[in-house]
Amino acid sequence: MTDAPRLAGTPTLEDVARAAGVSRATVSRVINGVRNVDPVIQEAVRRAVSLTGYAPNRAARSLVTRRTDAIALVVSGAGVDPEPADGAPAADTADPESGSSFTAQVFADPFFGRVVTGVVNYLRPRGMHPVLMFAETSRAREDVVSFLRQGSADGALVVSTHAEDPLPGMLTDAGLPAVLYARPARPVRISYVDLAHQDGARLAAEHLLARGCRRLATITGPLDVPAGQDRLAGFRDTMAQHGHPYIPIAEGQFTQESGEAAMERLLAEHPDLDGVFAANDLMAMGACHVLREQGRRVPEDVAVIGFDDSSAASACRPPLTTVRQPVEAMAAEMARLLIDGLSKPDGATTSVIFEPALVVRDSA
Amino acid sequence: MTDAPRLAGTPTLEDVARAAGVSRATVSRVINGVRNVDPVIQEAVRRAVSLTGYAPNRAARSLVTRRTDAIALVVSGAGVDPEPADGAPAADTADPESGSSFTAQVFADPFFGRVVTGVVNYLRPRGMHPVLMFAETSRAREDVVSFLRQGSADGALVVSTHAEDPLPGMLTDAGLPAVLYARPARPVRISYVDLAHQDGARLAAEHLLARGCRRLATITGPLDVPAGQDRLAGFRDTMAQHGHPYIPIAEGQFTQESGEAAMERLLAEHPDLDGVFAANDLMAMGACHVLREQGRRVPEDVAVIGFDDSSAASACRPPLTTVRQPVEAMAAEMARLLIDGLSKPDGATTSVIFEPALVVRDSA
DNA sequence: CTGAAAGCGCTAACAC
DNA sequence: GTGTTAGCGCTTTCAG
Repeated sequence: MTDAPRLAGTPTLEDVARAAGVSRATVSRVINGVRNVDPVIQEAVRRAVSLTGYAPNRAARSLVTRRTDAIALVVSGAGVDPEPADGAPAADTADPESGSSFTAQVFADPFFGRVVTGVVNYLRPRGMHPVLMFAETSRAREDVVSFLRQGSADGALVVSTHAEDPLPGMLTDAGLPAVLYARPARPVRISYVDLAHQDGARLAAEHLLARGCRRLATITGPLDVPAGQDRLAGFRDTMAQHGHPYIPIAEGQFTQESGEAAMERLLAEHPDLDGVFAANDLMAMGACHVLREQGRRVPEDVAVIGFDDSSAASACRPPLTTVRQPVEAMAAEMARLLIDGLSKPDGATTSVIFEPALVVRDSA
Repeated sequence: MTDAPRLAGTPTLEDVARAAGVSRATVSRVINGVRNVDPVIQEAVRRAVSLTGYAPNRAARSLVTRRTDAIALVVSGAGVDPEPADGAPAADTADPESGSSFTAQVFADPFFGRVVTGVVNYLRPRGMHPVLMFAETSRAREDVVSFLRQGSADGALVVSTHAEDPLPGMLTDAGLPAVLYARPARPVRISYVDLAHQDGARLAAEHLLARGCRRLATITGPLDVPAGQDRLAGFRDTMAQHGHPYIPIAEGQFTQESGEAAMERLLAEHPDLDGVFAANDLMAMGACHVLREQGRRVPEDVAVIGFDDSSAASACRPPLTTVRQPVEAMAAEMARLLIDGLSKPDGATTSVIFEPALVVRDSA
């Protein structure tokens, strides 16, 4: 305390080593928990660490280990490019309202929060962290790729919200480690986790039939994405097997508004229906609203069943009967696949499919 | 192409320099846009860059610049510690359901998505990225501090959800750059952005009065946080000024469920009320549900006004009249304060207060 | 305007 | 079991 040299900035390994009377290598070993270090020295080092207030420099470590312990959590969008014509200067002053529709929309669906929860729960105990990225324009996609190429993150976890998303292909082409949430619309050699959507839709169909509904309809998700297609196929197939070869459908976009519009169309053409399967909870909520506005009771007059079991499902009135998608577990598995894959020689891809479950509440 | 040496891994500055026939320093200059480089050479370097497919290594750069271009976006919670007793091994297998209540809850409120939107809009054009962190336990808070101390991020943007949050103090004590969303419950020397909550509550009060409501009540937010206190104070003061010194209140927790419960309590004690100010939209929605269930029409029998103007406000039935909080702009400003502060000598703190605005829809 | 050289702080062989 | 040493890839004085 008397003649401790005024350290320039934050203490380094060197400072700790000096304080403990050992070499940098030894300090490094105890900090990284490498065995073969005398317990007595370990203790001395630990004391020196807390004495100096040492914190390892992540950049220096990354430089040699080639690991950052960060992963990119990217929400990827459509292929459309609402950017200004080429040559325009990069927008510097971020207009807080415009250009934000994508991110705003992403979080409007409780789905994404569940993905984050699952990912963080897996990453955190491992000392890793997610960097949030949105890839809704080609520019943004390039950013994701260069972010990873610069070694800013060890790999990417991508949740794609639209079909024809070029990002998964870009990632594999660049040889970057990545795992998707949901099978890509176009085949790409990449690992992913997904849900057995058709099984879920079957569960919904059978429940509706079992409770006595006979004039059924479905509000589908966007039909260009596998989840939308599969949920429709599963519902239709099951209905056909039970003697209902023709089922009225109205396509939605997984948003509450689109669910309302779809329900209105359905009701206009089929005023007598008594059961509706919506391909997600948000649309099911929209359907319930419209139904009530038009004087139908849910579930007495029309039964409604959703999909996902999002937080909105239990919160809304009436609480939604729905098909549960274990999003948190799927997201954690996605993280696991990525992390495990980092240590293995690249090339192999793995996919894990989860099974849905019916959750019966009040709407059907 | 004939005798190009097989490059071990990804190309480095050295490789580009060789390909362009210049020194590393020169390549570095053109890549970083430092002036004083011959245009001809610049062009040659650029060609070499794309020829080699070079991408600068972020860790190496950070090591010398002491900047990561990453910022921690942390959602901070209460001071409670639901951790196992000391000595228990760190939970390695992340249970996807448990321990997730905090993150799940965070995203249930559309508020957080708006914060992310604002932050990302500001960061992105500047080549910076947010690392998502949750600080709901003391362990998690320590992690945030060490993350920053290791230089993994240049600073922190913190959104605190509860009073008595020790994180802001920990950050300033450690001399780490940080900016808060909302004034801390206890005074801490730190920059923040906030809303003029009292003005917002006044807007709500005056609107209710103007539409003829005379038997008013309010569902408050948690009364240990400034936002909850201020919205109540603003409402009460305005009411008092207009001859309503006594206003029934019921405390909520900013969640829909708590709003429902509060509304039930209010109705039980004051069955004749004709206007309710809820301190946020989620609670206002809960109130509307309860009101309708009990046979009251909104707004004919009871007018309801919310706060925030979250996405839920316009989506719900009836669409909510509410007080708009410009969350995206506030979040962007928070990011700006942090980034600007990084280059300045530390010490100075700045706070920016935003003004709310009334948004009239159908519920009042 | 460009090149040479000195590190940034850490890990990982490799000796002892 | 511990120390020595050589870089990881980049930026940045400092000469020229």
